[in-house]
Amino acid sequence: MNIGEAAERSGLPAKTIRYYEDIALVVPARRMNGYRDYSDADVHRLAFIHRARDLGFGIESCRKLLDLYTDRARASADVKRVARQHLEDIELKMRTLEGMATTLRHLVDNCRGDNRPDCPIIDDLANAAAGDDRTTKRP
Amino acid sequence: MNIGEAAERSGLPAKTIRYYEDIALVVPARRMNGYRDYSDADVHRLAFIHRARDLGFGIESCRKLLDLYTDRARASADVKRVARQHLEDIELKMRTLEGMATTLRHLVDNCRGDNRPDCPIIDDLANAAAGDDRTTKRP
DNA sequence: CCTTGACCTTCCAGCAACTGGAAGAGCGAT
DNA sequence: ATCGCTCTTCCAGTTGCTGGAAGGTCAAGG
Repeated sequence: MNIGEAAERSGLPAKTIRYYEDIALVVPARRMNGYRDYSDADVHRLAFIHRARDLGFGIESCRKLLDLYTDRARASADVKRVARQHLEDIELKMRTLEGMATTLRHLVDNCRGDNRPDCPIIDDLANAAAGDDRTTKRP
Repeated sequence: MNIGEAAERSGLPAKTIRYYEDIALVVPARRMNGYRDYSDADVHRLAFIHRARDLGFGIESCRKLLDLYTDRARASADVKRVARQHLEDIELKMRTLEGMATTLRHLVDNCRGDNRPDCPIIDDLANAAAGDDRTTKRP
């Protein structure tokens, strides 16, 4: 099938599917006229990647998972390792964001938000120059 | 002062400080020899940005905040709007990550992680092709 | 006076994962 | 033959830096 139908069936934009070919994730056959020709198996792989991306896996993890998916002799331990590592990454990101959100909520709650200039948010940012030690760290 | 000292005092890498000049965030004076010459005020602005970045503000928000910081006639409402919008963005990201984490935790907990091939994680990804409706959405 | 080494300069490339757009074929229907 | 849609390739841009190459500057030591 053409890329348009593969896009519809996998739920991915055609642009993205072409990109996945560029990086050798899913490489379809070609017709005589140069058009890409996707098999059902290709679409399956695309949908697999789509789901993995929705779960936040990076492209290289998707590649790894796709390899494991294809490998009938895989060990589930290998899959689990990839997933657990990713879960840890996500949890770290969440903690980072949580720290930012806590600080921001505090600052926003204490800002009057009227037409006067004094503002605890600006003060916080400005006083960082003084070498204050605050909470949030970047990812 | 030279960029090295500005880097030390602001806590930002020299590379980053040069980049901030490229995008016209903090533009220092120049000496006769072509070296950048940072004033205390420049360093203050750099530290301000450093803190804002740590709180997750994007570069354009930093620019806006810096403008407001400089503007003695600012309305704290303007600052608050920027901060609240950013807070909402962060909260949205957190909800997205939370959804991913919940699914992943469930899958990881149910995977034996031994040397056999059957694995609920792979199954989940593979069955996405069947048009299952699952929870997590991408950011 | 010359060299060494630490600094400074510019520019170019690359990361992740696409996304948009331009220019040009192919294809089915009218 | 022409319309309109899909397909092709390639190039550029997004975000916020980071690394590296090639070369200039400067203070100190021999």
